[in-house]
Amino acid sequence: MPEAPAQAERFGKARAERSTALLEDYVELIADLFAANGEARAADVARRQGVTHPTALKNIARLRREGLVTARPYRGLFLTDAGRKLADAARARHRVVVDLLIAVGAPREAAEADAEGMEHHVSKATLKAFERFLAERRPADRDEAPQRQADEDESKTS
Amino acid sequence: MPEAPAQAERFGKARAERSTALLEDYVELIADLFAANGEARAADVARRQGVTHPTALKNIARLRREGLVTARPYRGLFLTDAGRKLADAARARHRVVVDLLIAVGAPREAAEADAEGMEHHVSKATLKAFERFLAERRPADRDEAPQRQADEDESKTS
DNA sequence: GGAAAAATTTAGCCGAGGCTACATTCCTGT
DNA sequence: ACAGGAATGTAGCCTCGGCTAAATTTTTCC
Ligand SMILES: [Mn+2]
Ligand SMILES: [Mn+2]
Ligand SMILES: [Mn+2]
Ligand SMILES: [Mn+2]
Repeated sequence: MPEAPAQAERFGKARAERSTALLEDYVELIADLFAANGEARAADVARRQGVTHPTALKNIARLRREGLVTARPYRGLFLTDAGRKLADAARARHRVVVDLLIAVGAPREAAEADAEGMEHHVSKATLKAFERFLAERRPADRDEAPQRQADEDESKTS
Repeated sequence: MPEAPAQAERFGKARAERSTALLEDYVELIADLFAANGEARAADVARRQGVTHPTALKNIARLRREGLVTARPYRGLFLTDAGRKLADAARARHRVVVDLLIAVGAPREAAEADAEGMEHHVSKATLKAFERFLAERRPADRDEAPQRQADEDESKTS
């Protein structure tokens, strides 16, 4: 067992990350919707999050309080500079995490699903390690070329 | 962007895992305390979680409601069969996640810290992939830092 | 044996993040 | 042009997981 203070610090870090996970997912999603549709509507956020629209609105109200999003009544959502910055960082980290999971052999769909939760707990140091690992394994490769194979059918994906 | 229903499912999975993360960490911790001290006290759980003792008590009440823990008033905590089973699985998965992070190059302390949050989002399929990856790399990887952790240490923590 | 200390439990308070029900405002199709 | 439907907003409820303060029980130690 780790020393008690070190362990408490780790648990505290995980708790803090849990509280920012929603912010990160929302700004990332809003940025994606904006890029894809030219606008980001609360109803779209709710549908893609899989929550009711009052829940999405309440969470968006929190994003506004934290200065990540602006919105005028009955209009779409807009990211502030801080929101865009956070969205870009979240999106880049998200992609690295997915790529790493696939690189070590996770099935693609499991990688996509697990990354959605894992990403929020990846520190800068670990993210750097992931990038280095990917750079070594896949030198300047871009498209899909699944050579390393672990492909098996598992309907049980949780 | 992924299809809306698929994305909603991933977010929903992450939300569900967030709600079981606390259960897993608590039973794992209680099992470790029991193994190390011969008993698990609520005060120890609180200190190692880095929360106040009423908070720990309230969460332990939830563990009891969910049939993972039993406790007699003013006495220590005991895992039920279900609790022990969950603790064993959580501990095993935790170790695999830490080992994998280190294997891909994360600094040891970052790996230990990040794993505390990440572990709860690792699906069975991904865990299997981690184990395969480690099994392939373990025999060859022998250059630094003797990592083979013996089972338990008894570092008198009270 | 009894007082002091420590551990445990109870009783609130709070914010985050879910939900339903209902009200309001836009927008679209006829 | 306007009626109906979709989107948006408000109100109120819930659980979870933090906290402090205070009461109770157990343990320790003189
Ligand atoms: Mn993401
Ligand atoms: Mn996410
Ligand atoms: Mn753990
Ligand atoms: Mn954990």
